[in-house]
Amino acid sequence: MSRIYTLSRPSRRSSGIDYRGALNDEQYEAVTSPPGPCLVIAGAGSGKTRTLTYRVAWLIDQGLLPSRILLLTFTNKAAREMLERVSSLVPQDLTSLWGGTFHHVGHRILRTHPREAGLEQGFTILDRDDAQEVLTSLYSRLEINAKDKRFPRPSVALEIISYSENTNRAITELCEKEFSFLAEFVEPLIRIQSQYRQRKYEINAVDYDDLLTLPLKILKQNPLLAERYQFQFQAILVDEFQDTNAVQSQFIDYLAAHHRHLMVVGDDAQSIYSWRGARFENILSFPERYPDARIFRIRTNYRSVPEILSLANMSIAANTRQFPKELRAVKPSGNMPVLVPAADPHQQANFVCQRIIELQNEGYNLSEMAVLYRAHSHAIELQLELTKRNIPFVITSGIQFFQQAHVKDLAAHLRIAINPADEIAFLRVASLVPGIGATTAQKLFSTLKTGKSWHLANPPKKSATVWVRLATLISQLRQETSVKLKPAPAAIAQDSTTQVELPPEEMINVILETYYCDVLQLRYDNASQRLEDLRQLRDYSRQFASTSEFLAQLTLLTGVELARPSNAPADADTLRLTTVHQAKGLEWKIVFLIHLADGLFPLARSTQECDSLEEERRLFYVAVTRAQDQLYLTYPIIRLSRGQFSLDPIQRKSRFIEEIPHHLMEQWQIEPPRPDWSNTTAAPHSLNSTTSAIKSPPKQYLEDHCSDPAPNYDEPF
DNA sequence: TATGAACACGTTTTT
DNA sequence: CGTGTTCATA
Repeated sequence: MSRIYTLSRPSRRSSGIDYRGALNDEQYEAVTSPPGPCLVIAGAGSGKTRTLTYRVAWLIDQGLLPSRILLLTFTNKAAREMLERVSSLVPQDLTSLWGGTFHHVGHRILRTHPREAGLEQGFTILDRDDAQEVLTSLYSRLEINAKDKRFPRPSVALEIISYSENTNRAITELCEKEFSFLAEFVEPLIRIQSQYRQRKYEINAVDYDDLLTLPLKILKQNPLLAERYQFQFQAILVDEFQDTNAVQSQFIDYLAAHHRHLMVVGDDAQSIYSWRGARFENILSFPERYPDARIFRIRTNYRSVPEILSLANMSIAANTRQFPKELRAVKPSGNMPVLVPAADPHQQANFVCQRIIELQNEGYNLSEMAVLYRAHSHAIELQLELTKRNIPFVITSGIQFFQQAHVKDLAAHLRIAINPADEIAFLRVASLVPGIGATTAQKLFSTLKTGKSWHLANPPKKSATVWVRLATLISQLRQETSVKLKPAPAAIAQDSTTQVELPPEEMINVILETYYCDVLQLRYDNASQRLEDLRQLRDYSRQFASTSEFLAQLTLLTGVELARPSNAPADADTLRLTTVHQAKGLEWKIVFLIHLADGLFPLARSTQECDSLEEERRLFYVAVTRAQDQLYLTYPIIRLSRGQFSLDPIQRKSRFIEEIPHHLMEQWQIEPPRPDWSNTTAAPHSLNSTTSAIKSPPKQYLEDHCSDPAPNYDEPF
């Protein structure tokens, strides 16, 4: 085990990093620890990423080849940032380093050995929508829910199945416990699960979960293959370990089985993904699985002022299921966190905008500020207000670029080209032909499945012309040789499955220019906009060697990352709006946390169970620890009823705020709008009155002292 | 197959 | 109240 450092000499290409000077004692210990299992508990803002990146640099400095390092992260962003930072530290080329999300790494293994997993080359990755479609088609085939309206919808069933896969727990067990409301449907759900599995093989496709479970499975079934990877990865590093689920944890353990050189980094207080199977208990059980593990704790917080940290520490202390630890501040004393009650979401948005402008005048950039919230829907009013005031912002939206119809259409064409079994993609593409609907498309597919040429299938008469165009397009994409050909080299000609594949860029070009642009014109009013999107996508595809790589990237990358080029220029000064989940790992000088009303944050559904309430509290903890200098906590007292008239529109402030001692916050009060500025008829809480508040000058708008008792909105009745 | 009317339902969080 | 889904009909 100790041998790995002697593989090559660190002498010539050493980075010359002064590790002692660049790291504090706690970090230094972890970074320079000898090979072997080790657990790093790193609190928020304690330089977790720094520790990991320096560790990678250290390993490389010790002579480890980048190709023999595996760095697992949860988001693409984290992977990219870490690799960039390592790159800037060491002279070596890092392209051979295996760094990426679990899904990417799983995909890479699967793509290398598809046969072992029962897949064909060119297999499709189903995103959530695709998976749901597969289930829907199963439903109609099984005629399960023809009668019973209460039978879980495909989306719900998918959630259970996914949870079952990720936690390694049987549906039966899940329905007994967490999903007791589904107890009566256990039998059919189990059947659906197995049918779903089988169906995915039939259409040569995998879903997100398979990207983890299948690689693990084929490694376990092929010891020789497993050894290859177990030997290859001389060092494995895992970021955000508290968010790993059962499968991921096994995956890591399995890959690390030979060298046992594994560093996992995490913070149980920041575990916020249990809803998709993450268990922060993985941290707790790590020393049990690796009795010789070294444990490091990094508690010094460089990010936030002590006032913010006190609030964070105090809040998380309310959790019972945790490993207590306090963050130590090193920053000098700064501003107190500010609590701001607002009358309603509009006033709240108003306040945020107003304050942002003031801070800008004080010299802060927009890019140094962020607005965080629990759910995307909480940001609507703010978006309106920001737009109205011309404050540029980027929103890490829940809507994925990939989920837009035209992008999915394009992807579907590509999928058919490389995976003829992809029924989901076929149905989508065929239904774009006028005159062909779900049933006809289904029929067409079953004739094509027998190996028949597209040209010989017989669609309805009125669809014939377009169908011929489509058929021609597909054979062009597949390089079917009927049209034009250079004689293929003998070696290739023998194996009919080995086709010389068109690069993705050319495929897209053909699809767009000869066929799909017409479809766009017919179906969408903003066709040119969408065509422009797709042309950009074509340019983006240039960097991928194969279409399957490109498609995988499209499915595994979040919309945010893909949408960047089409958004405002990257160097523009913009405000960031984001959910707390997506904010994890990021930091800003100034953070606004809005909609802190009980029922919204924590969400009403989470307040029933103790576990989920604690997770909400960890989410709150993550949110407040994003702030470096200033933290604003706001909540609206009434909710603008969007239809839910049965619900009480009056809201309490979040229990997470109640839990925090008063003296840890400063309370600001928004001045009610002056009567002579508002419409005479306007009610106190109406839109009109809040609109008038926009015009109020900043200093009158806000009252900066907490000496005035806040109006007591807590007992409205 | 495509359309409109009736009807239910009410928004987590993401690879 | 607005959106998405289902059902009946041309």
